[in-house]
Amino acid sequence: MAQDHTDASDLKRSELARLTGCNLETIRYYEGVGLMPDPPRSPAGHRRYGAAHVQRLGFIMRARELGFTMEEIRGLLGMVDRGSHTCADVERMGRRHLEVVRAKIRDLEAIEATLASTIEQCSGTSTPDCPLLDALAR
Amino acid sequence: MAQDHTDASDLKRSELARLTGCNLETIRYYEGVGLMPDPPRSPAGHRRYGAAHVQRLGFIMRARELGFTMEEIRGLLGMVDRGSHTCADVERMGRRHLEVVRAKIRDLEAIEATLASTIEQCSGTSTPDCPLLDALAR
DNA sequence: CTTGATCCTGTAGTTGCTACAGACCCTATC
DNA sequence: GATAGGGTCTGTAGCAACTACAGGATCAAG
Repeated sequence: MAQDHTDASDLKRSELARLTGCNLETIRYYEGVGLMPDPPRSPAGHRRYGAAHVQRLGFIMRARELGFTMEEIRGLLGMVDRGSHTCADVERMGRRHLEVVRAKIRDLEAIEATLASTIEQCSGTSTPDCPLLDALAR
Repeated sequence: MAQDHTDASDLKRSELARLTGCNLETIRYYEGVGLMPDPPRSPAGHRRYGAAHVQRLGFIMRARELGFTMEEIRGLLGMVDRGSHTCADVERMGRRHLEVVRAKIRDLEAIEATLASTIEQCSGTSTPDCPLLDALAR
């Protein structure tokens, strides 16, 4: 039975992109920075991807969606690739990243509070006097 | 009475930087992108800043602290410079930006929830099996 | 007058992509 | 077999918002 394109073998770059939802150029970029391996090539030099690439790209994309930096993802993938990881290792990285996320939320919430309470005092009229501008000009 | 450096007149770039807490190079950068005006120069070509520059740089820095983009700040400063702003205009920009901030908070909170609940399931032991890794590899 | 600090300019690096130009290649149709 | 249109290849430039450096000029103190 001949394989078709639903089982993710022998994909072109555009097909990998469509299958994963990743931008076409981003795939090449991940290759360049070493997150994705150099794929095998067709005789003419065109990239050919298989199921392992789909899986790895999915991993990267989900990690990015969770806000992990490329450096962190490089670390995670490196551990997995070397088979040297433990749950404790991964958890440690996860917790460190979680703290970064929480710090960002705190920063944004402080901004939100300041902004909201300042805007609250705006008259919304055509006067040039503006509490928000005053706060910025202080 | 001779003026001294506490009243923010005739400042060198490094003094403006120290006074405002802004990075030295960033001042030049703001000048280059047109947020700060080209300051007068000493005979030898060294920048000389006055109170107006301190005020304007402070404005920019506070706006950046509130997460306004350079484009938004350019807009705010442009309105103020032209004297063409109204409180309603500024409020509209503020509310638009507030929505962006709130959207970022929502995104980060979604990430935080996923991350926290996944990490919660980690054993923290030296097994290679890891719920976080499983979630990423799916 | 010399020394060291500061200033000047232009440019390159950062993160994480995205988009283009110009050359090549693949497939279908006539 | 020629050709038209797509897709693919490479290298490179651009985005935001800085930050940092190199190599030279200038200033301020001793």
